[in-house]
Amino acid sequence: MKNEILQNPSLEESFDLLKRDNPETFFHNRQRIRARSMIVSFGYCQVDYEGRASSSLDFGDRLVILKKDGTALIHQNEKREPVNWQPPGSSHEAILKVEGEEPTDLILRSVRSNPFEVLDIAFREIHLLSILKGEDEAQLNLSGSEKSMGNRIMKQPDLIEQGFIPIEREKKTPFGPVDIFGKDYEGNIVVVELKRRRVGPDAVSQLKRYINALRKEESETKGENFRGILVAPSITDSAKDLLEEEGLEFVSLNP
Amino acid sequence: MKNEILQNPSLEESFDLLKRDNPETFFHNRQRIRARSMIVSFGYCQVDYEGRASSSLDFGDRLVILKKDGTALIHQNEKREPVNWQPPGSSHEAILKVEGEEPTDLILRSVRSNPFEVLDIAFREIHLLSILKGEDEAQLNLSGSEKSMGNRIMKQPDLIEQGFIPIEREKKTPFGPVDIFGKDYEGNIVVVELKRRRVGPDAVSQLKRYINALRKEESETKGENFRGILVAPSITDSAKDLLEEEGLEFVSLNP
DNA sequence: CGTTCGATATCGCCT
DNA sequence: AGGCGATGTCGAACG
Repeated sequence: MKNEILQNPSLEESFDLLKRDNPETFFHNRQRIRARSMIVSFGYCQVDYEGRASSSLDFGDRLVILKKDGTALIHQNEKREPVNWQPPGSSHEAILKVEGEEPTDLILRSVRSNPFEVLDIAFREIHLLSILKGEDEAQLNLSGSEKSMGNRIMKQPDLIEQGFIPIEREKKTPFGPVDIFGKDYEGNIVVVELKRRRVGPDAVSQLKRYINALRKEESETKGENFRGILVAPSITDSAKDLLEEEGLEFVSLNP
Repeated sequence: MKNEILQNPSLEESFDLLKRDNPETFFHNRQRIRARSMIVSFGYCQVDYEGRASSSLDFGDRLVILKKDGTALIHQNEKREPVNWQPPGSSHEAILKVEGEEPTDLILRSVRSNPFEVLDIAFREIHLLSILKGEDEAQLNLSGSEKSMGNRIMKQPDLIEQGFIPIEREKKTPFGPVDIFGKDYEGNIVVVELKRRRVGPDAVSQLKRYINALRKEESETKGENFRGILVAPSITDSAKDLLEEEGLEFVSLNP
């Protein structure tokens, strides 16, 4: 249960550490990797991905992370997103390429089975290799999402308008659940779509789809009137135009 | 230009390393951080985020990455996504909290100015602290995206249908650019929307919005006929229903 | 499994 | 800076 940290190890030393940390060896130069917690490496490498799309990344120094759930991440020194990755459930192995007597590359290979995709990270030099074995049972506690907007409206329906009566949360339609389904003070059916941030035309289309689906479902029995209300902090101009064209309404509400 | 790597440093040693690596000190116990390439740390910490939403994460061992562009990432031992983060452009500092004589916490604070959001990472123990200074000029070369589908169709228009004539790529509408705008063998106007993966109802709505916008723009001058074609590897059932209702068409094409 | 949609989405392009 | 759409989007909830 001790972390292993190597500074500027040779490719062979790196391979041996990965080998020592895991009993299942494929061949003398191929080693399955199962991280206990995380394996973190920083080194000079080249990256190739082949799958639904394909990509290549020329040599450079970057950070590679292998997680215990099979996630693989490659981070350059900018941006929030990994330049290449493999999602959870992938399997990892290390391959030591030898030319004559000398190891030339240490390849970390990550394979995803469905869809079949392969990620190859070929190291020429390794500046840092660490096998980290910490404990982490904690789970994130998040508030301020769309769900909490809905909770607030259910508790205080006149945030939408005076006399609004919510009936059903997440009411099912063929195109997905309506956020809040209710009636206004006159008895008209009201479909509410919530967004936690400024909305564009896509949200208007989404609301329209729900209304059309419900209208088709219910209007055959009774001749009800339908209103659609988009609830968000703000709305773009083009979305406002579309909204008015479609006879829908907007209510401003912060998350 | 040498990497600095500490294994199981004290909070004070960690703070001193960060201090040594950067000349601008705010106070004796507050230190601005500007990573040359990346700062990578693994330790026992608690995380709080307050901004558009807010979150808290109880103590556990996790990986923290600070990048030179101001990105901050916190990774647990599962999933592709960071549990907390700050996007590029944020500013980082280290704060050593002292109770009596003893340091109790090393806080890495990341602040984003617009919108104003603060991320606090409070370390109790540090298992690994590394200041990494590699070089990476390489850029990702990706193929197989939506753009390449468009290129293929422009070169070989009958992938859409016999006699299709593309006229304009990315033609502007008030709701965004139409992927391919053209005519069929009868002279009807054709609006093509490309998707590199299986499409749902949102793509149908998107295509319909474009057609409506173009129809409004052009039909006043001439009485043209409009066709909308969704091009993707496949389509979901509900999207197919919606598509037929709207009088639109589907062509299957792999990316 | 597939479908659908939210996200502290991020990112890039264009106006 | 804001609008808009793509992403190898990811992730969760539900059928």
